[in-house]
Amino acid sequence: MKHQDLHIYNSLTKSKEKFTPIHEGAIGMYVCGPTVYSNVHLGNCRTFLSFDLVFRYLKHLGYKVRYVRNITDAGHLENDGESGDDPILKKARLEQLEPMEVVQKYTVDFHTVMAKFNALPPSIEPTATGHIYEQIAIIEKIIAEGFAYQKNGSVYFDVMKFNETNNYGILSGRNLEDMISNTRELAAQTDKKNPQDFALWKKAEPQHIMRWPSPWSEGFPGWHLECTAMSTKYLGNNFDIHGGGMDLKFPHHECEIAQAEACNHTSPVNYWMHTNMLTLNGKKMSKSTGNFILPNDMFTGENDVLSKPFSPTVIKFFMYQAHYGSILDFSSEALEASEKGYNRLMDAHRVLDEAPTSAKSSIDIESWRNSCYEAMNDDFNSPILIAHLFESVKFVNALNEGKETISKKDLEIFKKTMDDFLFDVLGLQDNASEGSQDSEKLSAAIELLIQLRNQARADKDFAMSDKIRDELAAKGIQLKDGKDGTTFSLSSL
RNA sequence: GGUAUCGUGGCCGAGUGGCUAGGCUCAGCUCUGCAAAAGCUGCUACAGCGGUUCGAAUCCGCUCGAUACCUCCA
Repeated sequence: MKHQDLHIYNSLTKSKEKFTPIHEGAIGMYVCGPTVYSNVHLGNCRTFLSFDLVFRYLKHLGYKVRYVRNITDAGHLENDGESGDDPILKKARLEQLEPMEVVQKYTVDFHTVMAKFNALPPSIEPTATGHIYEQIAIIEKIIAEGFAYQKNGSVYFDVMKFNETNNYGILSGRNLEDMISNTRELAAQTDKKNPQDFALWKKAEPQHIMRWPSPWSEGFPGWHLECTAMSTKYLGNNFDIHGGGMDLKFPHHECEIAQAEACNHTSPVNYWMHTNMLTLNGKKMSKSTGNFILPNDMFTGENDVLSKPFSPTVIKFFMYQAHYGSILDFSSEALEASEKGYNRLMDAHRVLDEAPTSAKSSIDIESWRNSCYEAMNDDFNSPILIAHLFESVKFVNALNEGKETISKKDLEIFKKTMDDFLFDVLGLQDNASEGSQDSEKLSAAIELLIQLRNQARADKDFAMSDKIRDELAAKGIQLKDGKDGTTFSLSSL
């Protein structure tokens, strides 16, 4: 399944470009992972689910993909009680936790949540604290290249110097002169030559818990350095795709480019991809403002925002109905609409197996299939893909009503394409078809009630038949009278 | 203030010069003991103003509005 006409919107050039990997058939992709000092919220998840789609589709096309996504587990914790803004930090202090206990707790939470969303784990998931040595080596190289200076045990990147020979701001469309003239309040960062300079190494204050020895001081690495260290270590000095949330574009990714160019004299990344924000009430979901919702609270329904619980796969389907590059606003109404559409799609997929075949096809399955690929090849346009998948619902119904015909061979292609896109590429799950022993017993019991009700209907004992139907409905079991008999579905109420 | 993105029908959300996006809602119909479910059909919008063009939601300009970044956040 090698399709060569994939196009990706490159944030660096602000245009859609034909994707050509550095090494034919193999792709290196780096995505900035979470800072594990609190639970991942749904906005964080959107980014990782967007890149899960990218990862899955690239693999589906037959590429060998090395997907590296880091865990940021260093440098943020302080023990001084001055900042007081981070409730997790407060909690860690309150419960006398080691910083690494906090890290462990939220790393586990992150993995658990992503597994519920059926996201594939990355190929490599390196941690910042596991790569202190590599980070120090990069700082030494940047100093040797003349793009960094040390002051009082800390090391800073010299943005002005870098800008003389390179272009600082190339990614985010900023230019240094403007930034300097628009500098805000002069903070008490007296160690820096310029406010635009950023720390590569920071000397630890006495109260700072996480600290490592270095040639300059006992301290900790700068915020932006870990990604440069780990991406180049596992993917090389120049690799294919670097992704992350839009909010990391500046300064984080800008600084990554500067560090890598200062160090390796080459642009580190060919295609920059930025996913847009998930908003709640029109505002970005954000840990610091408290405007967010936690995935688990959505699954259970225990929240003030939504009318009912939603399954992880429905939430994912909802997200994929918008393009990753667009802001997506989150609401109960929009989710309910997606859930209904999702159920209709899955219902159609389930009856696809029983579709009657004919000698000839009246529908053009091949061109439908191609349009699915065209959608994904156009910058991973999942909303268009899903629109095409909904066409399959009409196909299936028309086949079952005898209005259209399909050959055995085409039906196989049809089924394969649906399975490929629904489950391999989108990574959805069919909630209803997860049969356990309990649900089989439940089915048997309900089948019996259906028989009793149909007998009552045949006897025109509608009081009895309606009682069975209504009382089951009250328990969240809905009976559906179709042409070929009665089926049922479980709703979450 | 600077940088960037965006403003699409009742709602969500694609589309970047001419061709019905799609989903949900709603209405009508089919089916049904009734209802639900399911299916079919229908509902033609692009913030405002000007410009370019045979033709603009789509390109250009201006106005208004929204969001993000410029400080840790996906």
